Amino acid sequence: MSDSTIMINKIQTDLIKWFDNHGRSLPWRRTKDPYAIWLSEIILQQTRIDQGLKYWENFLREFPDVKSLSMAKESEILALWSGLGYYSRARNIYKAAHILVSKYESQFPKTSSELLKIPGIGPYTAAAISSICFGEVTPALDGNAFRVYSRLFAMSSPIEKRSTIKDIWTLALPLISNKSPGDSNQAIMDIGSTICKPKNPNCPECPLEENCISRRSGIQHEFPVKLKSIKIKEIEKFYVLLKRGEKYGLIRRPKSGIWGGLWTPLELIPEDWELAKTNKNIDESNIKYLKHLLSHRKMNLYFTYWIGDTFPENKEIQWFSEQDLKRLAFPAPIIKILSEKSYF
DNA sequence: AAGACGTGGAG
DNA sequence: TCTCCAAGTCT
Repeated sequence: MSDSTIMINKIQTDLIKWFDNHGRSLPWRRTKDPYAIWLSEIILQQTRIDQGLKYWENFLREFPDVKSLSMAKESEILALWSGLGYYSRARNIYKAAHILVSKYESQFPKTSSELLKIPGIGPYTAAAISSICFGEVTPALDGNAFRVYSRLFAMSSPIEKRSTIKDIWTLALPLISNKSPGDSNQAIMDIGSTICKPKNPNCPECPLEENCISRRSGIQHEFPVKLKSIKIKEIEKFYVLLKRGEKYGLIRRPKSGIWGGLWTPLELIPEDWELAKTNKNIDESNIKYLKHLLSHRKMNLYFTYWIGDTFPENKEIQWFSEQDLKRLAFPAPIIKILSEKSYF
């Protein structure tokens, strides 16, 4: 056995050992059911565990398997997803459930290359599911893993580049245990979230410390190398809540774009908002303001009631009673403003 | 391939 | 209050 093989074997066993002793205890780690794992992986995309946990429990309770999920209406899935964000994930699990039932006999494919064909499953999720559920030896590279590996290998090229990602994948592959690849991947992710954090990594606690190339030079904080900085644009949106008797008028947003498929009050373009003010259709002294941050945008949201019986011309408006609203999917800021400001 | 797509917690 | 960003994917 060569020296490098011995070292790689040691890293493998160190990782597994660390995972057994220090890995996080999470509910979806108590099962190997690919459906439950899949759901957790989709929910946790760009989402913190604290935030996603409740949703995972709700989904598993309402829809315990692929078949029950495939029988749900898209609106039901969206409503259950309401408040979690990145709603294409909800629309995609709806599509995915149908594909799994019709083309895969309700079974999850066992390889990452096959999983990749399913809507909402990208390179990370495919590798996570195949390694955890089916023992495929492949690195699952999420944000945590990229950070850990970029420090471990002191990757000087920017993390956004395709070649860098490919290099990390190749370097990471030998570190994945053939016996329990899922544990290897989850060990790396746990190290990334609890030790090898973006700021102030706790290197003395890390099982990889002695093998970490950037740590040897004390430059671990310089990785991962990133190209771009985020620039925030500001936009304004204007909403008027329509009320007719005991019913509220709402609009269903188009499937694509922000908050796709969700419900909001009527959204006015700035010109119509100004016009409505001129015509005294909105009460200027009673406009609620809410700031909402998106990944690359700052949204300034303005809300008010519509005054008068003549509503803006819009064929999309649908009317709901207060009871109906519970089954509808709303974006988080809409939920916030409607409940906190006690519109309903 | 660069930009769109949410949200709430941390510092 | 403000900035950053977390278990990514899609177009």
